[in-house]
Amino acid sequence: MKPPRPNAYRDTWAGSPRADDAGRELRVAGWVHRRRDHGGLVFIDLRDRTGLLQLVFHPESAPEAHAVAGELRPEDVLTATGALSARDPANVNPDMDTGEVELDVSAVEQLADSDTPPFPLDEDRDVDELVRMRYRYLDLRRERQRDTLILRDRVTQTIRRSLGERDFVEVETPVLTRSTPEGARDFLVPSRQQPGSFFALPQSPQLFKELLMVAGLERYFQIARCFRDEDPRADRQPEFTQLDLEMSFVEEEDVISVMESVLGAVFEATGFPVAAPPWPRLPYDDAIARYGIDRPDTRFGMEIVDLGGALADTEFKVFSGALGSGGVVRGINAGRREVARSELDGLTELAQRLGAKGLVWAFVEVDGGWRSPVAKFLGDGERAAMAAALDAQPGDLLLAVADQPKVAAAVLGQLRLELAERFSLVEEGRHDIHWVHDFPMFDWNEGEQRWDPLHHPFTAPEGDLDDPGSLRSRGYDLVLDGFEIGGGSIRSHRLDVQERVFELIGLTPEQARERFGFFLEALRYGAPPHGGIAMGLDRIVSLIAGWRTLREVNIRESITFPKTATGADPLTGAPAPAEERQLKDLGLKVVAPPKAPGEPGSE
RNA sequence: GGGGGCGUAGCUCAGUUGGUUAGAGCGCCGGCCUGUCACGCCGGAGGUCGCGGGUUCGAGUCCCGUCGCUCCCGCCA
Repeated sequence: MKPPRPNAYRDTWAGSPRADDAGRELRVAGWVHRRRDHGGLVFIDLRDRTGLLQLVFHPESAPEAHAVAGELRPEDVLTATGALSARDPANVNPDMDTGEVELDVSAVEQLADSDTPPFPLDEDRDVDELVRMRYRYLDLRRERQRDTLILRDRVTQTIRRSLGERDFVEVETPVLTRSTPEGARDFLVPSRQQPGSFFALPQSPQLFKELLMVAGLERYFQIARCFRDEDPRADRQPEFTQLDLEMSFVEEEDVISVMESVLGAVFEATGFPVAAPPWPRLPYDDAIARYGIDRPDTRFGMEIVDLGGALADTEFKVFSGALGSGGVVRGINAGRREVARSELDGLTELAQRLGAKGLVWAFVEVDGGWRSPVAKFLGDGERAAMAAALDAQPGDLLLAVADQPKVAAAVLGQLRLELAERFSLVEEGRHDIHWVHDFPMFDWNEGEQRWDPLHHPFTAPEGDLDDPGSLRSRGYDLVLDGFEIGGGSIRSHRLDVQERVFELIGLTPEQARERFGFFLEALRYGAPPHGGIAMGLDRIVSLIAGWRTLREVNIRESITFPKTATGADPLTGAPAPAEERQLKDLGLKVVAPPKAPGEPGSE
């Protein structure tokens, strides 16, 4: 950081003095991080955003300052003036950036007094999240939390610079708007001027950015707040931020190339160790076949293998039954693992919870025989063929599922992740990023008897519009370490195609017009071919900052003032009941009275 | 909406089979201490065991309800 403009409070950042600065007269300001009072000498570690500096108070040379120092407590605010001195070599603290120097304070002024903080700010230890959120302004004084916000700024600055260089225009779109088509529940805002009508907060700026393409803006981006009224998770908050962009007259390659440049620059600027672009691409069908999931973690092997060929003539009913009814038999080689019977039962339960009828397990023995409940139902040749397909060595644990393709993929995909977690298969510090593309356009929804879009309904389809099941979409997702960090597509810019898609997902023309009429109308006025992408900014920042476990990203850590798992903000107390007068203005009547904490029977 | 875990001092946690006065570390307060840097030493204060009810001679501990936090499913790209 550049030095601050000298004023009555400071002329130097606490974290900046070095041995070269010894002898300079300096003034610093900040918070008492820690105090070490020897009765005679007093040491105070002064903290500001840039770091820590040791202040020394001598009773003889500066008795007044020394007296003040004796009264200072953690988190008090002060300004101090003194001479910077090089520490005696024996007193150098190699763990501190400023550990070779200290400030011999000649004058100090206490600027504010602090209550004792409700949790320690001087160490990186776990504190109940409710307490941290309630005192988030104190939580953010902690180094790792503060650095996460600074990292976030670094990420957004890099994005803005990078997109600016590529002629993108940053545009704001409305927050008070209509329901958008992402499928989640909307947050509603009642209208006072039109009682009984409601704004919806946007789940994404999707339609607005497409309108900007119709408007001829060519290249748009926005770092946009989005809202979804669904139950939060570690990686889901009711409000979150997307890097949203859209381009005209482009194909998939154009959008992918821009995103690779921008994110590549972000990773470089933040020192995140992932390969430089271009990034590998994985067709959706391959992802499902090999990893059982559309956002595979490719940092470890254990790929799923189809065993249908090895079992073509099997008489084992579990396998032949599945193969004979449109199903598959697939397996993974879990490797040479010590797995107790009880653990195998646990894995079987996991498989069943995911919809499988069961899980076949087998340990390969030295003579090629199997220790497995199903060994006796399989011929020597079948076992050998399965082992060969799975590249099995003696000692390996093989797991197989016989079921419909979707179930087999889902089960083996989750088992793969479960085993990776259990046996720490991912190397520390290893990261992998890749695109997943060539998605099916629709997924048949048996319950509702309609096609559901895998992306959103504005994604352009490819193929025969009269054969929805065969349609591919022009969408693409970006996957980092098994987490989806973004997704986008080339859009439908032709009205007839868009209307046909609405029809396929079960919207009547009337419903389509009612909800998206303004958008469909815009497509009548010369909409250019266009496409774009939206990236989950909170997720990206959290992943770079390392706020994660193998299976989950905690985006709360990269959000300045996050909400709890019940969607509340413990700091401000939001949401809160409205005043009677406000409700009257809005023409609203609250039917369910708000819950009174601790009061039984109040629902 | 459903299921699991948790809730004991300001913080992090222990608390046996239901038993008499509920503990530890850190923090806080006071005293001592001139080279510490997680300073050290001595002393002290601090508890509605989330809340309500029940069982019991007796409940932090068992039961029911409820509130809150959290994770998972549903939901959600």
